[in-house]
Amino acid sequence: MTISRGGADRVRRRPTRSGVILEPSMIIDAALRLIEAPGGNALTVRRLGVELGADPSAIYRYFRDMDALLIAVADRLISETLADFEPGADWRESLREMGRGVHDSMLRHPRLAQLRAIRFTAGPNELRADDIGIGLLLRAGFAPADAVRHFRDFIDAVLALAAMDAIELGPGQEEADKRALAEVYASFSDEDYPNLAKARDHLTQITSSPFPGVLDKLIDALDRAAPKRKKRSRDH
Amino acid sequence: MTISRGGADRVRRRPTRSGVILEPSMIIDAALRLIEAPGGNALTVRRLGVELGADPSAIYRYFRDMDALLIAVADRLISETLADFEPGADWRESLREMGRGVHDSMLRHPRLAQLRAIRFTAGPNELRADDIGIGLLLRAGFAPADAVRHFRDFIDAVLALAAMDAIELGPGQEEADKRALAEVYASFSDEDYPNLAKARDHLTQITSSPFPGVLDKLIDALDRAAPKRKKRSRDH
DNA sequence: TACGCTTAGGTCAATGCGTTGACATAACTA
DNA sequence: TAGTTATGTCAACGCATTGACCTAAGCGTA
Repeated sequence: MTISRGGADRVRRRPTRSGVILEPSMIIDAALRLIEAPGGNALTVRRLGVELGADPSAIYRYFRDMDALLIAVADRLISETLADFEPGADWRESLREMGRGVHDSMLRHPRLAQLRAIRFTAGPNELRADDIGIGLLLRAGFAPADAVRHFRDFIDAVLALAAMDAIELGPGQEEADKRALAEVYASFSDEDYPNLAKARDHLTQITSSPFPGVLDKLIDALDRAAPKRKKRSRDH
Repeated sequence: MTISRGGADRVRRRPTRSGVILEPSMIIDAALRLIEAPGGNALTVRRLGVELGADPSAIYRYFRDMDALLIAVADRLISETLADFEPGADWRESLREMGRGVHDSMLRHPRLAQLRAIRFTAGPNELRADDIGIGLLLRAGFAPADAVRHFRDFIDAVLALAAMDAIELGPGQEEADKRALAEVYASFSDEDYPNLAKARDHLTQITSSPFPGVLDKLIDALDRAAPKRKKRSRDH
């Protein structure tokens, strides 16, 4: 069983019952169409079958499973993230902008967010992103090994936080959680939780996204770790 | 339909076909047993039914859905995380230890990791953890509002990273990904990716966990943001 | 052109999954 | 004792995935 080796070298072009000739790219298109359909999350293998005019199981001739299909869709989206990004003069600001771009892009496609956070797409777009990010840290003065390590830390933290922000809870679930939290925070005993008591009025902010704060902290830490810019002998 | 209001106020104790009298705590126990069963991830509603000697759908009289059941199980585990934790003299070290504890606990129960990262359990254990964490930052000299905000950032980042580390890929998936990555990193063109080229020898480290590095960065940033310890007038 | 072989790839049926609505009945209440 | 209702049970839905099958596309040969 050879799978997902692209469309070019496929030779047997057998039409489905409804006459369509399948192509990997058609399946990716259809999947993206369903993902972005109004109502959201309309992508299921069965609906994909209907959308394509083929038996649902035909999809498995092209992608090992739903995961593999989603990865193919995800690689299309990384380019979207990079499209409108140009590194600027200040590496800190550029890194921040990159982080925000990734975060936004992932919120735009929650279904793919977790996948993008943990899987390597092996596509050229992912490499491009790494090249840009590591380039920024090299420019900041980090040695290559440190630049790689720090960028890995940075981008993985951004991806993980973004994936969490992107997760969609069931209808009403989020409000229910917030209400439960507000109630608990309003009613705990000062003796049992003395530290929380001191901060009681500020606990509500706990429900807002941690992303901006974490982004600040990561860049702060990198700034602190960056080699200090001073004249070195080879700069004579 | 009233659900999951604990066991005490339940009045109709009707036995299942096999004679068992159900209790919420029994269901949680059984779920935890299945989660920790050899082979892992053995928890399904249907198996839970068998384990309990009841129809699978009976579980839905006690928990709204699988998610609600998992949250109940998760609250049990937070106490496990806190059990062997005692804040020490240095707030930075204590925070680091707390982060590591959460990370370890989540890796121990991957099935529950994502849930713990995004949902509020409304249980006393979660409150306790918040109280301890915010206490550490208050001790570091942060004003209450800042302590809350910074701890939220810290703990959410730790949870998000841990959730990512905990995700289990399909069999062979992880190796396949690493191999694909190693191949791509070994063979890209120096001209297309000049920055990656400068760091070529160091790219392999990209596959190790970002958790320790991110933990360092978060604590570094907090240390930097902490009010400097100097004599203040009220300390006379 | 014709014939037969191999096999990619479309289809079908079945598995186990979470979840739900209808139903049955035992357990409490008046 | 009759009525109410909590709670167990059953059958069904749509889901992803898979193994068996079937058939036509393409190939080699004459």
